[in-house]
Amino acid sequence: MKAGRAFRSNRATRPHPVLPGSEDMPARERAYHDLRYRILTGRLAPGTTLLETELAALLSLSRTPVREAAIKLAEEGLVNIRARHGITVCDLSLCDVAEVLDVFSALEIRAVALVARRGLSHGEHNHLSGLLDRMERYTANGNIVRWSDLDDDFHSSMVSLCGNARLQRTLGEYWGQQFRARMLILPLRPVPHQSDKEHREILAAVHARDEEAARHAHERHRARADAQQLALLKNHLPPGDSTDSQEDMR
Amino acid sequence: MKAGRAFRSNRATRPHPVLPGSEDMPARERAYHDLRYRILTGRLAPGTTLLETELAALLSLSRTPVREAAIKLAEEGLVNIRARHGITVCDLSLCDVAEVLDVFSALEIRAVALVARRGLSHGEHNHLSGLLDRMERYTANGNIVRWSDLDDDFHSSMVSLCGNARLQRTLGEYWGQQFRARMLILPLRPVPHQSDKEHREILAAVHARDEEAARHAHERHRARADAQQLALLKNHLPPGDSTDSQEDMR
DNA sequence: GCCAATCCTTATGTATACGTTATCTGCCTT
DNA sequence: AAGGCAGATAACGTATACATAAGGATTGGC
Repeated sequence: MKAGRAFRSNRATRPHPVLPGSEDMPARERAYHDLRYRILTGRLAPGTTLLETELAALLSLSRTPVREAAIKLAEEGLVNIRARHGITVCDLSLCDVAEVLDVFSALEIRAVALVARRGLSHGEHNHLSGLLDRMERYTANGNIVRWSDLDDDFHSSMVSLCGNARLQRTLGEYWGQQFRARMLILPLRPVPHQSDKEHREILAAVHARDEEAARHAHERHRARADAQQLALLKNHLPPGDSTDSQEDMR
Repeated sequence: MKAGRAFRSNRATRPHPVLPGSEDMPARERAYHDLRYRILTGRLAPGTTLLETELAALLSLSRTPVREAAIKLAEEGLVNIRARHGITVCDLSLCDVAEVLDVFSALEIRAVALVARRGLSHGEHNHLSGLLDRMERYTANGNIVRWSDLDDDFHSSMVSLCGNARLQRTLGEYWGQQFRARMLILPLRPVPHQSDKEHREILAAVHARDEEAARHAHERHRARADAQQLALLKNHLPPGDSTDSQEDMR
């Protein structure tokens, strides 16, 4: 069924932490990926405001594809479009991150439950288990940056096996916002012994096809990890009463 | 069809089962709402294919706003855009509905848990309780159509109290697809005594601010109701291996 | 008679032009 | 001096024009 390709299709949930190389895609997608990349890597800092015309000039395109890209980024919560005031890169408030994590975790928990229901092939289990091996080595070395990369890979790989394309797609839409928050606290993160332990529990439950156990394991993992992340952010972010999300407000 | 305007911001989760009256909104939004309305009410039947130009003519607009509306509808899973082949109204396969319900219920369960955490004001509880009263009367009368309207109202009203704007927004994006499935099985639906009972349990748990109980009550409700819905649809829909969703496939 | 290649048609993607409206500024009035 | 109104500027929303490429059809060759 799903043997070979299986993972790797993290693209669905993990759309471009790096820019693949400005391939030959339609201009609208180039604009979208380019801007997204610049925002996620901080090269377009939160608060930066640009007009459609300026963005178009920046990307050497006309307003039409840039506009469509901006709309998509706004729907993902990365920028805020205010008519006649330009397109502003959202700065994440604590409140925003809490909202994002709430949605993200609810969906991810469901995804893990689905994977448990469907079961893992031998290769899939090996891949995930291998990721955890490497993460544990990084934990031992105290290399949080590399660990974090693999953590994301583990979560994304798991989700990519859930078999629900819509679920993957929506998780992908939230991935960017979650990624930004994750990057912010990266240097503050304690050594993730507890996460390593929880990941093993999750994988074991999924491998055993115990849907209930998998759901609970992942639920606990996300609840704890999200709470920790919010606690770390609390000292480094404005509380923000749902900052410049996108809707109304004026 | 839709009775008494509900009360307030159901708009977030319940975007336009009826057309508000072609208000003076930007053309792009008019196009979006108009097309969405036509699809949800079946006036644009599944399988219908129109070119951008034809849609533009249909709505007396130029291609630009129609195109943006079509993209948004495609992201919601209501139409499928195939370059040079036109914009096709998706027909829901059983597989699609299963995916939608999976995402929808995961999010709704989380929303109900949030409402339980935050608690209900006196007025809010009264409103929800009043809805259940009226639903139970319709159940007694066997008026499934009216009951279904209020059921939607109950779920949407509950969600609108969760306090997480992103959660509401994403639920709203899935609402259309879920609505179409709901309409399909409306005439097949048995008298919903069980749902009425479960709704009372959910409201009681939320009112008692018992987050765990609320989550479990809603989880059971959705699991049972979704399974029933899928069972009813099974005889009336093609199984469909993820029909014309939108990605790849050419 | 069937298959393939080329040409034509046309839908889309992108660029640009145009009109409307909002914001900002400056001046006038109170 | 302060506030309001009016006018100008320009950004956005929409319309349209243009170029590219894909699909289909027709014709010719095997």
